[in-house]
Parts: sequence; C-alpha cells; structure tokens
Amino acid sequence: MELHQIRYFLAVAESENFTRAAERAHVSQPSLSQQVINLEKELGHKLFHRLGRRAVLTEAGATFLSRAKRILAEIDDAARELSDAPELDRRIVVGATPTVAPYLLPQLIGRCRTEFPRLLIHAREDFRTHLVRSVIEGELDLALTSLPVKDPRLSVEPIFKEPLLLVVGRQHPLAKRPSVTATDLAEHTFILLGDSSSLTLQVQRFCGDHAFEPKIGYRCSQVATVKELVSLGVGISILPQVCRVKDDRNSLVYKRMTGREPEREVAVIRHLLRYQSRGAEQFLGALREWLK
Amino acid sequence: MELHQIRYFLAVAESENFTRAAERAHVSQPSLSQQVINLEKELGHKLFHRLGRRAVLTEAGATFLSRAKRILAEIDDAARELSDAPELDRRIVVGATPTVAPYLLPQLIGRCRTEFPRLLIHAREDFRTHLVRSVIEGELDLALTSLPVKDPRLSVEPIFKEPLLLVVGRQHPLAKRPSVTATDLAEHTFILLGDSSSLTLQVQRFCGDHAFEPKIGYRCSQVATVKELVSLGVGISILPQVCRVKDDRNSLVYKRMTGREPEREVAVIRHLLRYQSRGAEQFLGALREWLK
DNA sequence: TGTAAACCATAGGCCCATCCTATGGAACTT
DNA sequence: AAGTTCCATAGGATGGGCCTATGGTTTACA
Repeated sequence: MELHQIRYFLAVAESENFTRAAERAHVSQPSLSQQVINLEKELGHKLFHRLGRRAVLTEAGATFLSRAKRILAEIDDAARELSDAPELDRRIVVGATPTVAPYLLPQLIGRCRTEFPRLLIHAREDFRTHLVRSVIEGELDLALTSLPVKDPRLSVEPIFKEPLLLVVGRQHPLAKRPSVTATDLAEHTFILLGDSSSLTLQVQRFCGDHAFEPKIGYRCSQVATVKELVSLGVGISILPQVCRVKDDRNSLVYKRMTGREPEREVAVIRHLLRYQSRGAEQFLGALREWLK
Repeated sequence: MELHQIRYFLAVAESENFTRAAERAHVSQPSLSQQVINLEKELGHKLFHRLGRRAVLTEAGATFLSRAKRILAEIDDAARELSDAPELDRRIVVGATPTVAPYLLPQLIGRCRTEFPRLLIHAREDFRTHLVRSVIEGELDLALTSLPVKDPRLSVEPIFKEPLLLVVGRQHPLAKRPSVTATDLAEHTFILLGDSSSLTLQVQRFCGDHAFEPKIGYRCSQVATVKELVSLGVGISILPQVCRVKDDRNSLVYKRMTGREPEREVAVIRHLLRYQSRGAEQFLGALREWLK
C-alpha cells in the first residue's frame, strides 16, 4: 500500500468518477484506475461499484474511506507541523555540573527568557563524566562543565578560569589567619561532594600534590549542603569562586590560598557532529554575550 | 512524502543506526540514507543527529516520530480491518415498496437472522420509482418491488404473481355481494396510497380500463392507514393479496373481483454492474429458498 | 432506434525514481 | 597506527508507475 494509491482512492470516492478523479489527482485516468485496482487487490476487496454513470463505494470501500481520510490528514498534519514550526528547534537540553549549574544557569536562563522568548531550556545537573557521556550520546545539546575534557568527538570552548577557594565557617580557626597554604589544611576535616564529582577529584589531587591525604568528614551531593555543614563548623571545604554568593557572608569565609593556587577552567562542550539547532545557537550567543 | 520514506525513518529511529535500519527494511544502506535525506529536505528539518556511533533523533525527528508511528499503525489497521473481516460484505441495504415491505421483509429478515447470523440487513421503504432510481444510483443492494420495471441497467427477477383484491369494511354494502365487478366500484369512494405509489397508478389505470375515474376520498402513505380507514367505512380500496393478514378478519373483507381480474407481479431488482456482495447473495438465497 | 459521448479497463512503450554496487571520507575501536 | 564501522556520494541498472492509444460498455440524446 502506498500513499498515492490512497490519494487516488480518496479522489474517486469524493468525485464518484474515475475520470474526474484522475484530473483532480493530476494523473491520467488509466494510471489512476490501475492503482485503484492494485489497492483493491492488496486489500482483497472491491472498493467501488462501477456502475457506469457513477462509482459508488462498496461497504469495504466505505470502511476504508474513513481510515484513508484520517491517514492523509495525519500525513498532512505531520508535514505542516514540521514545516511551519518556528518554535521547533528551540527546545534544548543543557547540562551543567553541580558547582556550575546553580550559579550560572539561573542568570543565563533569565537572559534567554527576555532575549529569546521562544527558547525553551531544559537543564540537567550531573557530574562531569556523566555530562561528557551524555553529550557524546547525543542526549544533551551542550554542557557547561569544568576542564579537563579530552575527547576528539567534542568541541571544547573554555569560557572562564577561576581560583578554587578555601571555605571555612566564620568561627573556624582558619578564618582569621592572614594567609593559608595547602599544607595548613592537612589536619582539618573536609566536607566534599560525591565520589563522582570532578571537583572532589581535583581537591584530592591537590592535597596529594602537597603530600597529604584529606580527611573526609562528609560527602554531599549538593553544594548548598556542603556550605551548610561548613558554616556549622563540621569541617572545611574547597569550592570554586562562582559558588560564593552574598548570602554566605554571615556564616562563611572564603579565602584564597597562597602558594600554587588551585584553579579550574569552565567550558562549554558540544558534540562536533551534532546538528546545531537554532535554540543551541541562541543559547551560546547569550552565553558569550553575557561573559563580556 | 511517501510511505516507504516513513518506514525507513522509523527503522532508523528505532535502531539508531542507518546500516541496521537498512537491513531491517530490506534495502541497501545508500538507498535508505537517500530516502531519509529526501524526507528531511521535504520536511525542512534534519531528523537525526548523525553522531558516528549512533543516530539520534533531533527535536524535529522526535516530533515526527510519534506521528510516523501512528500513521504506520493506521495503515496497518486499515489493511488488517479489510483483509480479515468476515463480517464485511455482510451488510446490505434492501428496498421494498410499502405494499411489500411489511408483509415480506419481517419473515425474510427472520429467516436470515437464523440462517446467516452475521448478515445485517438495513431495510428502506419507498415507492417503486424511487427504489428503481436508488438501485441504479447504487444506494441499494437490491429491492423488492412490483412490476413493470424496465431498465437495461437492471436485472429483474420475478418472484411471484398475485391478484389485487377489493377491500371493504365488514359493514360495507359490497361486503355481502356474492360477486363484484370493476364497474360496481365506480360509485364508491376510494382510499389510496400516495400519488407516487405504483399501486395507486395501477388502480387508476384499472378503473380507466373500465371507463370510470375513481373517486378518491383519502390518500395515505401507509397501508395500515388505508386499512384503518376502510374498516371505518370511509371508503373502499384495492390491495394486493399479501396485504391480507389474520388480524383483518374482524374488520375487513377481501374480495376477488370477477371479470378481468387485476394482478401484479413482484420482483427482485438489482443493478447489473454492481459488485455482488456475499451479504446480497445470502439474502437472495434465503429469499429463493423461502418462496418454494 | 441509432448515433454520439462518456466511462473504465487493457495494452504497450517510456521514463524517472528508486534501487543497487562501488567507493570515499570520517570516526571509532583496538 | 591499523582495521573496522558508519554514512554520504557517484554512477549505472531496473522496474514501477505514468503516458498514449484503443477497445468494450454504458449512457445520453436526437
């Protein structure tokens, strides 16, 4: 069964006449007749009574008619939905790590909302390795994540670099120290993110570089929880600068560390082969604009 | 847009791989790729992200997918509904004249109900000329009507012949006459069916043959009404023999007329070119069987 | 009733769309 | 770095659908 057969069938059913149906379908009458006959053979039923003057639907024909109409209407709908659909290509799925998402995405989404009202952004928060895999698998249009990311399939566009800061509670002994070095942290208890977190890995590597293994008191999945625990004096932590917000002032102290200061670089990653939707382009445009 | 394109699209969407989709669709990979590309061009959107490892639906692709599935499912349903449908071809539309329908159709339908339980009979009552036109137009599978019917497009199969009987109320002066001739009716008032009724025409012609014009008191559209009026003594009528039923005994008297007795012949008419459905065959079979 | 017109099916040839194989280039895997 | 996988392109082959011509019926009309 093919669509042109159904179209021809419908033309005959509506004009009740093969010749005029052929005109309407812009084919010759023999071609149309042949296709209707083929359709009848395939379906195993005569679809029309050929009465000479008129062609009248058989019962099978009448049964098929309603379905044929619906099928053609759906074909039509599908084509139309895609062809005049400006809001299509405007839905994107963006990933970000837990240390980026809460601090960049809200503002970014806010800008997009005013600048590109039709843009629909779906955000997903996950650890870097998961984000990388999702971008490779095509599940995400793009992701905001810390470096390093090395994969030949990915486009990596760094957007900013920032120091990692020591975070302690306001009452913590380290809070009042004029300067803190890495080795000062060896005896303290750390509050870190989950095992999959790339920040946690970086902190552990940082400590290893200074010849001590961090004592880990708690693992959380959210940055907010880390801050909460640190503010209670349960331990210390190391967080990127973007995590510092005004509301922290009363309870937390962020300190740059002297010596070889740890830092991280944040980038946008995309799949090199992925078809770039308009929505993704707009989002990237807003991001670059904002960074200036 | 053609169905094979949609089938190919669906195969790719489900296998996420052009090569395997081609195998599944029993075409070569280049053919399938080409058709998907054509479809994308027609729709004006890329449907897949070609990521090398996988082919992942774009947003447009995802939108189209649900529609494509439904379309193919409906195609499938339509084909299946017609191919394994024993109850199809079992619905017939039968016409009969007012002087035939109430007396033949109920019994006939009753027989069919037991003999062919799946046969669905839709009955339509109308005058002969309308029935003839409806059969020619293909609206009726067949019709039971009185003769004459002359049309080269129709098959006419006579099924029985019967006399037309004089009908009078039990109290009517003619009721006790040992014999009645046509000319005896000249002075009486007639109750007849509508102007389009072929019986009425026949009665008028019968009277004309005997050199008088019938005085028409009332015209009704139903035989039952004629009987009712006749039984009240409002007038007399002439009806075919099949119209006589047991319940009439108390109120009506049917009398054969002497001289050249009027009669009518009832036949089944069908369109010679009409595709003969199984239902129609069964109905005719039951009719012929019953007449024996 | 005979003739012209309308209608649908068949026949035969043509042609373009789709199909195929072969191949290239890019990416992924080992 | 080599082999494998994957999709797109190219070019030639093929067949399904299209066309014209025509025949057989039916229908309309004079």
